[in-house]
Amino acid sequence: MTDQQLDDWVSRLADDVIAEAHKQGAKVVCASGLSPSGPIHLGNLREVMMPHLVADEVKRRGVDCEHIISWDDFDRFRKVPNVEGVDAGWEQHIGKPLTSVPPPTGSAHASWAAHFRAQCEEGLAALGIDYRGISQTEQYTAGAYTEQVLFAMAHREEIDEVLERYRTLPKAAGKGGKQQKLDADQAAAAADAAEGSGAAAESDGAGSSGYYPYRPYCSVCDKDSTTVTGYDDETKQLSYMCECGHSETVSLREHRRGKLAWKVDWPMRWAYEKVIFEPSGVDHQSPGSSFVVGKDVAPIFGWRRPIGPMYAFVGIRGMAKMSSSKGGVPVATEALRYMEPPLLRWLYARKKPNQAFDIALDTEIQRMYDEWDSLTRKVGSGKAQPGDIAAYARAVRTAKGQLALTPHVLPYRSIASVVDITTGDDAQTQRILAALDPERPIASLDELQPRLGCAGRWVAERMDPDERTVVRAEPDAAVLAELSDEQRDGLRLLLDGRQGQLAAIEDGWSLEALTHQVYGVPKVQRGLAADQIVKGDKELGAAQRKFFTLLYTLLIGKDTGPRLPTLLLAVGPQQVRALLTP
RNA sequence: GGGCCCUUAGCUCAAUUGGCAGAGCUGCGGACUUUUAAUCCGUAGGUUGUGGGUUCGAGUCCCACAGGGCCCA
Repeated sequence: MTDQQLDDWVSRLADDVIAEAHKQGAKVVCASGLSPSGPIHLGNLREVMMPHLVADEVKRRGVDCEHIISWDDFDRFRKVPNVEGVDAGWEQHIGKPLTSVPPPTGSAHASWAAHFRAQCEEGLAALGIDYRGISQTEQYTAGAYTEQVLFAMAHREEIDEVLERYRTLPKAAGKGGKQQKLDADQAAAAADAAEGSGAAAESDGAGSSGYYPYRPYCSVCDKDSTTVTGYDDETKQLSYMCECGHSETVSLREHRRGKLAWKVDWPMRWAYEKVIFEPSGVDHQSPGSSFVVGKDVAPIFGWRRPIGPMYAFVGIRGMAKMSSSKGGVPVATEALRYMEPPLLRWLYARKKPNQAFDIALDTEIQRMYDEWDSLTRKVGSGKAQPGDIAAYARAVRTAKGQLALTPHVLPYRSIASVVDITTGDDAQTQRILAALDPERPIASLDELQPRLGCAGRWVAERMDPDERTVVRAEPDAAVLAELSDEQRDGLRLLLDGRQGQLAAIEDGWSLEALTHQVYGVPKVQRGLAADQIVKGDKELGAAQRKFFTLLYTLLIGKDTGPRLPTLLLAVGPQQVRALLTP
């Protein structure tokens, strides 16, 4: 397949990005910034997917391009999130850099940041995302930004003036410019924001003893509860005191454990990495936020604020019971338990950035898979719309190559239903699934991977328990005792057949034969031949429905369920006899 | 109090620079020996949140309002 020009939002952004890079005489650099302060969930994944998709499009066009991911692991540990293996004991680490906080109990990683970064990177690898990761801890502690830090300190008044403009903006814009008293809601929101995650809420470095854009981590307690008390522009000596009682004077030229305030740090890195494209969440787009302020801070560092479209949040469907106890939104690797990587890529590629969307992990996942299969067919037959073609192409391959797809496509819905009844028994599953597509029967379950595994895990972990099929272990004696003569006769017919009319059920133990058997019973009971073709007979239809309901009740204790031939096949002849013998 | 985004069929969403409002799912009808939680075909479904304005022409642009989401010292 030759590379055709794809036509979608990614392509249009790529146009802009390439033009901007050309104007600046620079290579295309697309950036993501992630703070490993906890699980990096599917909402945060948009921060990676957007630059990835744009960078990938740029590369497809043969233009030199790099996608970098800044791991903001030198940020302070703000809040103990509700995740497994973590308790209130972690509160003692609040204020330390994320790389100095111990990982959750049981983790194989060296630090909090390393743990969540690794978890995220596993997902990124599966999704085929090609990037260069940059640890801010490594950068700062290696002195990579020393010149920039000294520069920021030298220009602190200029920076402060810029920040001050935005600090006062809300007041100036308000009617009459009067300062409003915070009402209860706002106070609560403000307190939340101060505690909450997200760099958007971080302080900009303003303090009572003058403005300093640099904040050291204390060399004794390793926390950022420090206040800069003085700075000598000549000697670059910086003095600070910490709430823990420690105070000292250090040479900023050599000092490594400290970082620029977020609203200065971000623009500094745009300049340092020559970033052309970096999107951000809606929280960064409000007045006075880092992205807005960055427009005027970046030029101080000799760079322009990158093209940075805002993206809306990603929600999750089907989060009701399971995860509220576990706490939090799923991460990519969790979603990838139930859907193949191209599917997840597709969800992000097909939505324009400003559209919020939900990722379905409940029953809706089946519909999503149906849509995907139908898209695949449409693209294959050349009948797809440009937007569909583009989203599909971005989902299944990157500039580096094709992603793995399930070789033999059977509907996810069907696979899930079959796995549900066979409870994962491979031999049964294969037998039924082979019968499902008689034109091209599967030779082995491997042909259905990885989709089969996804559907299996979905049934086991996510399927609504009410919809699950549980075959009765014991016959329903109460129902069997109350059978009418007609029902009793129907069950005998089904199991043993009748001379010259129906065979015994074991005689044809296949989907086809069982279909014949279950539909044949009501016909024989009404004096028709089992193989007689009957059309539009309402009475017969009603009788069939009633008979089926009886079978469902006796087999699985519900009045409806998976198609009977499939169900019978999975239940097996002995158990069928045990449950249905009147 | 302020900022940004959103509102199109029952549901989820499309609609290139303003040019006859379309899909999928659901529903309904039909086919496959089949009124089942697997397949296919057909079909219905709308005052594009409300009210104004610009225009030959508005889902699309402008203003106001209502409702929803995110955010702000």
